[in-house]
Amino acid sequence: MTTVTISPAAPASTRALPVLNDCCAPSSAMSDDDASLLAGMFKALADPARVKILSMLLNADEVCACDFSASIGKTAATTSHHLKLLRDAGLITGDRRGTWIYYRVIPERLTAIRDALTLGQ
Amino acid sequence: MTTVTISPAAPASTRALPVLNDCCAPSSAMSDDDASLLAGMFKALADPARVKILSMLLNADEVCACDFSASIGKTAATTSHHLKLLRDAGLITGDRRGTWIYYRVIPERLTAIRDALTLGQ
DNA sequence: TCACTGATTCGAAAGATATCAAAACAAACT
DNA sequence: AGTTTGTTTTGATATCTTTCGAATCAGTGA
Repeated sequence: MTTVTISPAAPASTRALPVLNDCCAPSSAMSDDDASLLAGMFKALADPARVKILSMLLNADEVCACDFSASIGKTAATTSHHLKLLRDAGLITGDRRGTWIYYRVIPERLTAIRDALTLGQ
Repeated sequence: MTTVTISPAAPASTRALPVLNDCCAPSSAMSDDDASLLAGMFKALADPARVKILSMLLNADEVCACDFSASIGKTAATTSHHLKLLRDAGLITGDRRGTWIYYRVIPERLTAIRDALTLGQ
């Protein structure tokens, strides 16, 4: 739902390019899809519990799911919910080995976020 | 509110360090304060409108506030709300020059986020 | 098959967020 | 002063999120 409003502009003779405002040259935002994708990844990290989970995974290349609950001070149900959000965002992955499930980060996705935050393209 | 639960452990003779579970060595999360601070910055970016605003600021070193509303397809009131959240998170800054307010990113804060997402400390 | 333990899903309550219309505020110009 | 334009604040509402107890699913081993 991208709408464009037309503001009163300066006389055409005073400018070389078509502009919408007097204040500055027009600048466009990224696509809706790209913005939603990126926002989704940030949303996955927008909670202290999930930041803690990620930090544990960044410091040890593999962490047992059974470890998170005590470390972040939340119930198993809540912890599982947060792990699912991180999984759905593609930031972490877990594989079951016998009784326990071991989680690790997906480095490529973290790189994608870092790149999006880098100045000058 | 960090709680620690004690699970039945393996025989002491089979391990060198005290552990809480059978599955793996204990690993601790970052402090509540650090996690909340980081989560707050991610939360500031956890919306497509705010991601678009940031991308505009990353591609042009300065953007007039009057430009955001049309580019992200939201009313002026909503746009102002999003700009405030980004300002409160310390990610952007705006200064009034006459009629218009010009916004720019605060590069140091973006660097802080990138660093937090970097593997191996 | 049954019990046990780890992990996930379901359902509900409390809290936070996004959105916009309307009102208020701020600077510039008449 | 009064008007115009850009920006923010104030409600109000609809939606999303967090959280946990209870129920369920998934392996292990008696």
